[in-house]
Amino acid sequence: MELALSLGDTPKPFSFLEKPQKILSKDLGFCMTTGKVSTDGGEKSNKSDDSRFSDGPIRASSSDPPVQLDLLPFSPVQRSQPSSNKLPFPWLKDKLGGVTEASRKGDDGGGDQETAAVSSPNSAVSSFQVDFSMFRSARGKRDFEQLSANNGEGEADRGAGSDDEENGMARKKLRLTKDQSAFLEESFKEHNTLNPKQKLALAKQLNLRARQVEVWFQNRRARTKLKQTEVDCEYLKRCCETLTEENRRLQKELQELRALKASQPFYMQLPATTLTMCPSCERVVTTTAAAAAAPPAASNHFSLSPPHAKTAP
DNA sequence: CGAACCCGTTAGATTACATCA
DNA sequence: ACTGATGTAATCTAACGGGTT
Repeated sequence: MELALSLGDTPKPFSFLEKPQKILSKDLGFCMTTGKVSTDGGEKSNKSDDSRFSDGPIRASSSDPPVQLDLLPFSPVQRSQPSSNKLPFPWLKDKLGGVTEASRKGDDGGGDQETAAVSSPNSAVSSFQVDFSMFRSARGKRDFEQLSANNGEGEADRGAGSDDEENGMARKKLRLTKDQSAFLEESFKEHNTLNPKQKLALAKQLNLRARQVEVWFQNRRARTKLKQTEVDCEYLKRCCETLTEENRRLQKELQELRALKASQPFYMQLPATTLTMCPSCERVVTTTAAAAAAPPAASNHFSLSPPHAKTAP
């Protein structure tokens, strides 16, 4: 597909944003450069897709490094430990109790402690142990009553493998605990898709249903994609502004040259000059007409002859 | 055909802020 | 002026259904 940039005009929407690409990289950081997006419609998971922006009409210069964005939040594990100590395969660990306790101490500061205690019980495994400190505020009490009401069936819902659905009740939304989310994040960092085995192991370890894990990963991928789209859009906007500015500058330069030609009619009677530009190295070489008459050495060279020079496609 | 995934949507939970007693 | 309770809009995100691969 092509990158639609309209200089000096209202930029058209970028079609690749309408059909976003799979965003994947091994370490799940985000990498972006501008350029042609692969038209390869295949959206197979875990496909390394770094080439999708390469070699397009707009090439980032060497001084213009790819925009990299790491949107993955630091997990409590990472915050408290060097990166080398991060969990390699979370689902292979026995339990995360120790990690969660440590993270809770380091985290959860601030005025929302009661709320946090409600939404983040003591461990991912014993999901709904209730922190009674919430009774310190009336609102906390209200929250607790609501939680208790939810918990009646919530415990059953949350339990791994207990699939008894809501008995016709409206669906309930169960917030994952911070620990569960952190654990899932860690897993997502390792693989942003799960095979059935991993899904089941993760679900079992977090005391969730496999479907919940599956949905979490789907939603997580969607969030990643959305963020990346925003970053792409922002970067292309800047690109467009830069090119518009350059276009303006070149137009001005052209006007000046035309004015010069008009004021000095003999100026252009020098031997015709050919500008030759190599698309690969983007080097412009000025040659006289005689030299230009000889065919260029490389077949992919093209010529720009003033005053009708056009910009390269 | 079934499984896995994506996408758009819904709705519950949470947060931020304003208002009032 | 300050504080806590309450209401409301905005935001986040778990969950769902349908379509696609």
